[in-house]
Amino acid sequence: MTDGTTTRVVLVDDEPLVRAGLRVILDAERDLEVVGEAGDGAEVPGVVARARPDVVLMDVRMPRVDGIAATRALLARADAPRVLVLTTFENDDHVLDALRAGAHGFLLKRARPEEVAQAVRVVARGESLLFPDAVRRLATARPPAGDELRDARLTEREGEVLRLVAQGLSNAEIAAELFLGVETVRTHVGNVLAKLGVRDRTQAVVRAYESGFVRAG
Amino acid sequence: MTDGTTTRVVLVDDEPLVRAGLRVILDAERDLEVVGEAGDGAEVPGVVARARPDVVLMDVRMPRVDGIAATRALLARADAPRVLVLTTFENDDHVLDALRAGAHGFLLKRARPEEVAQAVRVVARGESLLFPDAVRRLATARPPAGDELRDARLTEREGEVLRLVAQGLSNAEIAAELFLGVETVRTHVGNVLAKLGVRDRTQAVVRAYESGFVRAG
DNA sequence: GTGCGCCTCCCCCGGCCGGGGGAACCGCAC
DNA sequence: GTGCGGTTCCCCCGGCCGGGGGAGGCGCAC
Repeated sequence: MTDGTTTRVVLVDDEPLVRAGLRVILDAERDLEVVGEAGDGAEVPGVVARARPDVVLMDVRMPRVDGIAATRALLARADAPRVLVLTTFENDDHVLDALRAGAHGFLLKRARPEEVAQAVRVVARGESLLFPDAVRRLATARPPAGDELRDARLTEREGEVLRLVAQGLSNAEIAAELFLGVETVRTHVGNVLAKLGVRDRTQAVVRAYESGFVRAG
Repeated sequence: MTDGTTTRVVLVDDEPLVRAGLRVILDAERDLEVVGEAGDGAEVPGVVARARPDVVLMDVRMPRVDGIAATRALLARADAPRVLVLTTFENDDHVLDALRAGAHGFLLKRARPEEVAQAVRVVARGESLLFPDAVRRLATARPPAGDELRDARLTEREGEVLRLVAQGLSNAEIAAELFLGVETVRTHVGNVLAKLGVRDRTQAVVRAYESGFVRAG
């Protein structure tokens, strides 16, 4: 990505098995390349300095220095890579902390291989991969520390489409509703799924409700 | 259905076009037969007396005598048919009124042909086709008038499955979670969709949230 | 004992969905 | 002007899903 063709990735996780799995997944992609690993937040600065990754896949819970602290340290520097945080639960309190620390995205550990690769690409593109609720809480709770606005999130059209998806409409119905081609709706839905880090429209609906993007009642 | 092979249906709607559409849809099914029509709630008793249907498909908004009143009158008799109410909006206040009047099920007017036929079958089987929220409100608000309990709704297993569907799990994942075969999950999901009167799992999730069956946060 | 409801699993099939590409247009910013 | 993000539409494809059947087991109620 730095050179326009390959996205360089560094893996940070205290479990060697997890790192190995991620490596297999990512190296299988033509456009992705794992250029380094760290098993601890404390090792991160050194590894990143040597490997110069575009994206750091960062676990949260780690011995010694956790992912939050490591993220904060990493992003303090000028040419910092983008940080994609690995979490087990999306409602994890750490998510908010990680956001404040400047993380650019979140990925659930139960994500499927394609989702992992996709998430890395999204983040590498400079977009954020966020759960709307995290963003909203951040915005309403207290203005973000000092880092640049990670606006990203959903475009107007994408939000519109998500809203209809969250009403149970099919792509064809959404297309009719918005006077669009089904292919266009398909594209938007695909982007929404990618940005939300979910697999299918069903999960998108779940997230839409859980995030307050749409409200029950 | 009365004779074990064919379900006799009477259509009640003030719009001839709607009746015609429903007739085409239902008559296309081997096991369903439209045996009468009424364009007004006032005509219902006579038509039903002559046609002796198993199921009455009843519109709510009609001139003179509306669907609610017609339903109430119909169910006062001993050998009353089962009543499937047609509504435009699921949150319609009429839904609750119709429930109190003794309606056995609800069908959205935007339902697809297969859904219509399926809903008729469900109701004809003696099951209820309800939105969980309607049932709950009824239960919490004030005990149903005096008609027999239309318990129906979801079985324990079905509720369990719906809960997992509403977490964004695929059938395969649900199967793994519950130690079941994918086919079994498929069956349960199918039953849930039918009972909820929805088309797909996405809509089931929407209803699960809207009904409070699952709660956001 | 005979049902009936529920749960379980099976087969076939058509359709929608999601992922991989790509391409074109537009407006805005640099 | 060049670039880029957003929007729109296109093709191909594999997979999950939902609908149509059916069947067997099990427990409970009549």
